[in-house]
Amino acid sequence: MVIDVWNVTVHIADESGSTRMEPERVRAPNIRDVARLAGVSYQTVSRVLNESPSIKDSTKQRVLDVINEIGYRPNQAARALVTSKSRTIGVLSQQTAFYGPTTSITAIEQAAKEAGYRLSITNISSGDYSAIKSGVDYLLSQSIEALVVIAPQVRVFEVLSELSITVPFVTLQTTDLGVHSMSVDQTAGARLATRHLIDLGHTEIMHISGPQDWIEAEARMQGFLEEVALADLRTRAPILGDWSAHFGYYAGLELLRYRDFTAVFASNDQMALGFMHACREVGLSIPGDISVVGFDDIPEAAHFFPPLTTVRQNFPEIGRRAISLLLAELRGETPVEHGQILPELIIRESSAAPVTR
Amino acid sequence: MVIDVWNVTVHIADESGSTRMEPERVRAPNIRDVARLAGVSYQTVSRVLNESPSIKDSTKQRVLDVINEIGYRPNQAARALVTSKSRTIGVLSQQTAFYGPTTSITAIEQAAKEAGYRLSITNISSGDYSAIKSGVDYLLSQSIEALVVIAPQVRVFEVLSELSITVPFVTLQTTDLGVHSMSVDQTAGARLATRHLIDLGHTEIMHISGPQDWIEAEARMQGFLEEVALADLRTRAPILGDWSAHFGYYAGLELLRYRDFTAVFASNDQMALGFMHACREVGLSIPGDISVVGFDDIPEAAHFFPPLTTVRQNFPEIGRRAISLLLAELRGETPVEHGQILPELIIRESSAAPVTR
DNA sequence: GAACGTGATGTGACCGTTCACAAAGCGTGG
DNA sequence: CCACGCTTTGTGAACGGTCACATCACGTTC
Repeated sequence: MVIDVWNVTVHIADESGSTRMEPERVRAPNIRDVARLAGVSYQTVSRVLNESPSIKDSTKQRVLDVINEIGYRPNQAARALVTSKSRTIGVLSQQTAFYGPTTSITAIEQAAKEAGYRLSITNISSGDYSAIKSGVDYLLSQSIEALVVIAPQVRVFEVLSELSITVPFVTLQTTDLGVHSMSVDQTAGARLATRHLIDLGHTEIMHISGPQDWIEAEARMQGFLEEVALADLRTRAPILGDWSAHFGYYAGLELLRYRDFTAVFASNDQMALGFMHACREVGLSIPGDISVVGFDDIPEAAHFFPPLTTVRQNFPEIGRRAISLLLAELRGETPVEHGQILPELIIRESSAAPVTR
Repeated sequence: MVIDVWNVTVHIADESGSTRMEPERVRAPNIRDVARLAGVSYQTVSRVLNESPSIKDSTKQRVLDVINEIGYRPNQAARALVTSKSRTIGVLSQQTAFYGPTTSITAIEQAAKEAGYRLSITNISSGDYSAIKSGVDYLLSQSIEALVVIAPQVRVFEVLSELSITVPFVTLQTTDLGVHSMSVDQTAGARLATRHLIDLGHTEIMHISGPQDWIEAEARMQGFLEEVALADLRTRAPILGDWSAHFGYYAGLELLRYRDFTAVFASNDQMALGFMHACREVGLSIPGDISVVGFDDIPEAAHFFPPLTTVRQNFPEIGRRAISLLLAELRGETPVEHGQILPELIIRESSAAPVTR
C-alpha cells in the first residue's frame, strides 16, 4: 500500500518534469489526490480539514503530512458552492481614501479575520443609483454572508432599502432607516465642539460643513445648529464644503474678507487645516484672532499650526463592534447592540477665548 | 407554454408566502430555474450570460427578462469552480492606512473593475514569516489569478520568492528580485529633494528616514546619500523613524538641541510636519532658520505651515499600470513594461537658501 | 431529393468540496 | 457466540455553473 502510494507520487513528479513539454495547466492537487496518497477516502480528508472529532489521531496526522508535502490548498470556490457559505463579509464603501473609513476597514478586517471571515471590498466611485446597485449586486453574487456599508451618502441607503438585502447588514453611519447601525454619534460630537467654543465665550461661530448629501456632514451640521440655538446665538448658514484642505483654504480666504465671526467649527480636520492656512495668509493669528475646531482627530492634527482642537472618533472601535454585531446575527442571536459610541473632544491650542475689543 | 411558465412563478411566490412557516432557507434561483421559466435549456441561459454570439435575439431577450424578473444572480463560486478562473486579483498589503497605498489601491480597484476583475485584499499586520505566509496562502486559496504586492517590507519578498507563486504578480515596490515591479523611482525622488536643498546652498543636511526594513525608506535614504556624496558634503547618519508625525516631532526636539544643520529632508510628509512643529516650538522659523523637504505630497502638504516642499508620487498611475501589466500577462503577452515612474519635486515655501551668518 | 453546411439549441460529464447516510471494525455484555 | 453500540471510515449525491459534443431545423447546392 505504501509502495503504491509512493509510486503515485513519483509518477506525478515525473510527469511535471518530463521532457514532452505539454503546455497543459498543472492541475492543483485536490482532496482526492490527498486521499489517494494518504491511503484514505476523500471524505476522511474532508473531515481532517474540518476538524471533525471522530478521526483517529494517526490517520489525521498521515493526512496532514500529505497535505503539507504536496502543498494542498482547499479550493474555496468548491467549498462555497456546496455550503453556500463563503466566509466572506462584503464591504460597500465609498471614498476609501479618507482617514476614517480606512481606519475602520483595517479594524474590520482584523476582527473579521479573527473570526475566520474575509472581506470583499467594493468601492463605489459615484453615488448614483446604477453605481450603487451594481456594487451591491456584485457583492451579493460573491455570496457574501453579511454586509458592512460605509458609503456615507444618504442615497446609498435608499437604494439598499429598495433592493431587498437578504443578508444581515450593518452601516457605520447613523441612519433612521431601522437598519442596524454602529456609529460614532456625530451630532453629539458636533455639539461638543460647538459647546466648547460657546463656553469659551464665542458668540459668532461659523460652520464649514461637508457635502450636503453626506450623512456625517448633515449630522454634524445638525449638532452645530442645535447647540447654537440652545445658546440663543445668531444662526449662520453653514458653508458646504467637500472635505478637502483646499476647500477649507479657499473658503477661508472668502470668509475672512468680512470677518464677522470669531470662531470656526470645521466638519473635518482637513478643512480646518486649510482654513488655518487662509488665516495665516491674511495675517490673522490662531487662536488669538480666530478659534478653530476640527473633527476626526487625524494623527496629524496634533502637529498642525497650531495643534488643532478637534473631536476624536474611535474608528477602529466602530469597525470591531460592527463585525461583532454581524457575527452575532450570523450565529442566530438577536443582536441587542445598536450602539453609538460617544466621541471625545480633544482640546489643543487652536481654540481660546475671543479677544474682547 | 407561457401559461406553464407563469404557473411556476406563482407557485414559487406562493410557497415563500405560505402559512406553514418552514424555516428552510429560500434557495436562490439558479440557472435551471431561469431556463425552466424561459422555456429553454440551461445551456442556453449560460450562453446568454456569457454573451455567446450564436443565440437568437428573441430567445436572448426572453431569458434576460426572466433573469430580471426573478432577480437571478450567477453564482461566482460555481463559475470559479468549473472554470478555475476567479476573475479576482489578490492584493497583499501592509499598512493600508497610509495615504500612498490607499490611493494606489483605489486606482487598482478602478482599473481592475474596468477589466472585469475584482480585488481580494489581505492586509498583513506584522511582517513576520507566518503572517506573510498565511496571507499569501489565503489569497492563493481564493484561486486568485494575479497578485499585487504592496507590502513594503523587504522580508515579504524573501517569503514570496520562497513560496513558489504560480500566478503572475507585480509589486509596487522597487526590488532587485527579478520580479515584475511597477513603482515610482524612490531613489530619484530622494535625489531630487536632496539636490534641491544642495542647490539652495545647504551643506549640512539631515535626513529623517523611515523604518529600516521598508524598501521605500531604504531607497530614499540611498538617494539622499548618493546626492550628498556627489556634492562632496559631510555624510550624516540618517535618523530612522516610523513615518509618523509624532516621530518627526520628537526627533525634531532632539535634533534641534544641537542644531548643527540647516536643512532636513524627511522621508515622508508626516514626519516633515512633525519636525516643523518641533521647530516652531523651539522658536525656529521655516525656511528662515531651517529648510524642510518632505516626500509623497499628500493633499494636506500644500496647507502645512509653511506649505511643504515635497516630492510628488503619482500613486494612482502606479496602480493603473500595475494592473495593465498583470492583465497583459494574463492574456499571455510578455509584458515589456517593467517601468518606473519618475517623481516630481513640488517646491513650496518650506525651503529656501540658508541664512549666511 | 439527397447531401451538406450552418445557426440555434439541448445533453451528459465534470470542477472540488460537503452532506446524509451506510458500513465496517471492534470491544462488551448477556 | 451473537446482538449491540460506539468509533472510525467509506459511498453516492448534491451544489451551480461551463465545456465538449450531439442534435435539430432549415436553407442551399448539385
